Amino acid sequence: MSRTADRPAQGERLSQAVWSVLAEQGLERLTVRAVATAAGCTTGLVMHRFPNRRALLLHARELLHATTRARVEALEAAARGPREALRAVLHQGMALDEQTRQEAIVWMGFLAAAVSDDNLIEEHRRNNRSWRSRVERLITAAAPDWPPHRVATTALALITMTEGMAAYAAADPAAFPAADQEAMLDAALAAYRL
Amino acid sequence: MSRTADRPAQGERLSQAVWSVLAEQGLERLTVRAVATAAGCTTGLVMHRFPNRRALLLHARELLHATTRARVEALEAAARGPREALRAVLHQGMALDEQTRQEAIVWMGFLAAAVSDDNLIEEHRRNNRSWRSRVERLITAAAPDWPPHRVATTALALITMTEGMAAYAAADPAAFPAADQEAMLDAALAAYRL
DNA sequence: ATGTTACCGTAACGCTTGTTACGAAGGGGG
DNA sequence: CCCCCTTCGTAACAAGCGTTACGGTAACAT
Repeated sequence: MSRTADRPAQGERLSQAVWSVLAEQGLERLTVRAVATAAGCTTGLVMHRFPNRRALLLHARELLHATTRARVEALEAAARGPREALRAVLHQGMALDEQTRQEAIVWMGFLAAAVSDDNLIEEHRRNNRSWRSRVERLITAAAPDWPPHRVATTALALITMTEGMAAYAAADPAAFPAADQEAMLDAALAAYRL
Repeated sequence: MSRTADRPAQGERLSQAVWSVLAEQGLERLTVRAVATAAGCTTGLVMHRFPNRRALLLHARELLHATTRARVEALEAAARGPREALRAVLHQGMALDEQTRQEAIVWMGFLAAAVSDDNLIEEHRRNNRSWRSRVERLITAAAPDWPPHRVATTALALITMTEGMAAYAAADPAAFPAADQEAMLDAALAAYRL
């Protein structure tokens, strides 16, 4: 075939590079050259793998979703009960360490980029809706006797809270230590009786 | 003096233009020329008023904070009690109509831009901390007998929830109608006993 | 061994960017 | 009435951008 001939791995490495640049340098410096440098190659490879810059971003966005999804499903499978699963899944959505903090920054970067990119905003909405229904399903499992509107409202409250928490902590980690974030989550779960 | 000689009004108009471009075209298209076009002038005026692009963004960011602050204080003054004030202040932080939706988009745009701009991130943190202490003060007024850690935890939960809600609704307004957002806020206040 | 084909680095293209220099316009002080 | 000084549009600059074209090179089939 070719010199390396590992198509999916290369694509993943490039998306990882997108992720890295977005986390460390922000959306404004997310250029094809910066991605190539972060991936240890040249723009030739990047443009060979993807038709244009936007396709590269879209693929990186999809990879981020796939990664998050895999982690969430592993947490859900490892949990010993529906409430523990719910807590674990919400827990990983906050910015508790450097890893999740960078993820939150990248997530916001993609969201900001989506304002002027129809494909990105579509992907964003799809992911958000699937995330929402996942949490609703987990809440239903944890509180089977709740009416649907209570499930929906509570799910929305928990989702937005953890997402907002991630945004706040990503931008100012010193002001929002992990312990405070966890205390907030536990207080919320208790308040909603979950 | 000069042709128009209305310095502060011009500066505000330019910041309004920054706001407009950021809301309609996103961070990636937020160029000096786009701002000048939106303000109905040329890049000459922009660069005459501000030493460089980043100073322009920073000023626009400060203006956004001042505007929000004024609105929040008006709501707080008009409220008939501490709980009503708390609800009104949290309420305006969500993306309920086109106006607040655009504000949320702009807010996220500035946040994404702050990743690679020390002045912006500093301004962001300052605003967030002041916002946080404001909500803590309102909660203390609404529930004077609460211990400080409960006030802090609850304030954090409410702040992050409304902020996250604004982000979600800004990116997908059809999926998050205003009524759902308000129901979520009221459910949260009830759950936290506020 | 050789031809073919896919891979990918090199280098350039045209365009847009932030920024700078300069000149015209026009109101205030003498 | 003239001068000066601030204001701001015009035009240019170098740098950086996304994208394209091309050539060398490595791996496979024959």
